[in-house]
Amino acid sequence: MTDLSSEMFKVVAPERRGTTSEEVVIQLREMIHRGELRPGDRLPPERDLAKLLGVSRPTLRAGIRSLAAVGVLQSRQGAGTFVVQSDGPPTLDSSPLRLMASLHGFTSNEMFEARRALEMAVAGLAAERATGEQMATMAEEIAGMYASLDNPEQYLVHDMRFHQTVAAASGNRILTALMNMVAKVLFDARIKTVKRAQDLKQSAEMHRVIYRAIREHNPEAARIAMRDHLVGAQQAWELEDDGADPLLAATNSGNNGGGARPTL
Amino acid sequence: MTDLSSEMFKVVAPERRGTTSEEVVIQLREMIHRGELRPGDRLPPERDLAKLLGVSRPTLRAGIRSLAAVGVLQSRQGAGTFVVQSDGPPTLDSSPLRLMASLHGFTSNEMFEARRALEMAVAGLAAERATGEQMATMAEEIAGMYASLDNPEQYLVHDMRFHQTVAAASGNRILTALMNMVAKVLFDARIKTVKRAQDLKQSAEMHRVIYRAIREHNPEAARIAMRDHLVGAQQAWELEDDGADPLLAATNSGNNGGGARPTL
DNA sequence: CGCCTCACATTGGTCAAACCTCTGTCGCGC
DNA sequence: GCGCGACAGAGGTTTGACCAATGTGAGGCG
Repeated sequence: MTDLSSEMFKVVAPERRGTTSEEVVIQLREMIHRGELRPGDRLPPERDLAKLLGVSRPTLRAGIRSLAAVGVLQSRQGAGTFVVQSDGPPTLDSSPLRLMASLHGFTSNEMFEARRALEMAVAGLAAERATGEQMATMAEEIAGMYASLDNPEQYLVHDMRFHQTVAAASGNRILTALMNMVAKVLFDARIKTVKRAQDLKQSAEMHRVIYRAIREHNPEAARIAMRDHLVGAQQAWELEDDGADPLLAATNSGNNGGGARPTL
Repeated sequence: MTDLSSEMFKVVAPERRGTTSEEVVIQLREMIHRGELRPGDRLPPERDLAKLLGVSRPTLRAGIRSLAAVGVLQSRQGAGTFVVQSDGPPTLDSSPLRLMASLHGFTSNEMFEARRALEMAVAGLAAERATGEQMATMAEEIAGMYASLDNPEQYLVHDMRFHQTVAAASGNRILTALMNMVAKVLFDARIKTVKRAQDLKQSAEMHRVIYRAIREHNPEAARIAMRDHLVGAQQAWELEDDGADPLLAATNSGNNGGGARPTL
């Protein structure tokens, strides 16, 4: 029934002739692939670019918006449209993952398992490649954890930064981006329950174990330590949580007119 | 700066929370998170929905387009706008990854390493959880590989499907989606050079090793076998390639004006 | 009676023109 | 020299209209 070709090419691929705005997206993508647009660059004004590409401004805007939605472009009213310039490592937007989680009913266990796989991989690589400076940063974040054992929210910040440092030390920006993508979903869910967190001291200890394994350039030990840490983190999170699955109740803003808070 | 009077008068008016179209995106996301929109559902007509949300149609379209860009919605002219209904496992669009690769100059080695990490993880999980049916599918794909040793392009299809089956057998849809995301970038790059492929027989043998490890429920052996296979695949790919980095020259035109085989 | 075909209503896609708000800069005045 | 305000330029939004693809149902033909 499923013949060979249908499965593979069934990407988001348009039909014989994509829409005009799809064409715009392709044009802009090509410009990026060809290197004509580099991070930080500013695109021509919409009115000019529309004329340049031979489309109307709304159509061009539709294309720009598509690329902005995936985090490649960023428009600032009154300033212009820019190719995203990330100071740190490149990032992938986590909202698609969050939406997929809602649409297909991902469990938090599934999400944790994915994170575990990614973090174990980066931990192993980090043990092989971490520079002295990166290890110093890890140590500082661990110190920050110990210093904020009585402040769960601040602890969580150090926690997250430690993991990001480990990821950076892996030297693989793709794995780093994927890990951050998954971790951010869990982070956003946990920041609401972390006030009830217990055993932060134990968590900090486990980070030290990870750190030591990386410092000793022992990939396998780093993987094991990271696994144990994340298993513990998942258990802690499940204790904090009251049963409802926060993955399904991400960012809630009051419906129209309400005074919603952008961030906590 | 903090002018209180304006604070009082902002009712439903656009707040500093972002642009109006972003508000639309948030509203639609909320509807998905709350479960009001399920995969396959059809959204109300744009004109109605625009009135419902209290925005103009172009603004609504901008929001819809943002969600369509991340693969959550899909619009079909004359039919309507639908929440994406994926038959198989959920998928994440790989174009953001491709764009990131171009923007930040990802090397193919980095991409292969990421794939290796993901595939090793899913192979290990698959060895623990694969069902009989899934293992049967794997065996069939391997048979397909042997049957197409003289047809590199067809071989590649079986190759990819084997890996997808392994991913499905891992039981983790998030890891599966991430793996496909990375694999697709490499796949699109390789399909151009695969005509020169050598040692397909050896590649098929390595797939059999992976299969046997999974069949014997030996996670560690599956991980090792997958690693060896992908290391070999990377070496083969580097031999096929003439030096230029195809990651930077990814094309997305599905048309087969050149030498692409529609039936493949 | 059943199937096929064509026309029409519905829906998304595109375009045009206009106005608003925000940003950055340049020049005037102190 | 410094600061503030006016101005031009940028993206954001709206209205209104028309085009193109789709889906469906009514009518005719076999």
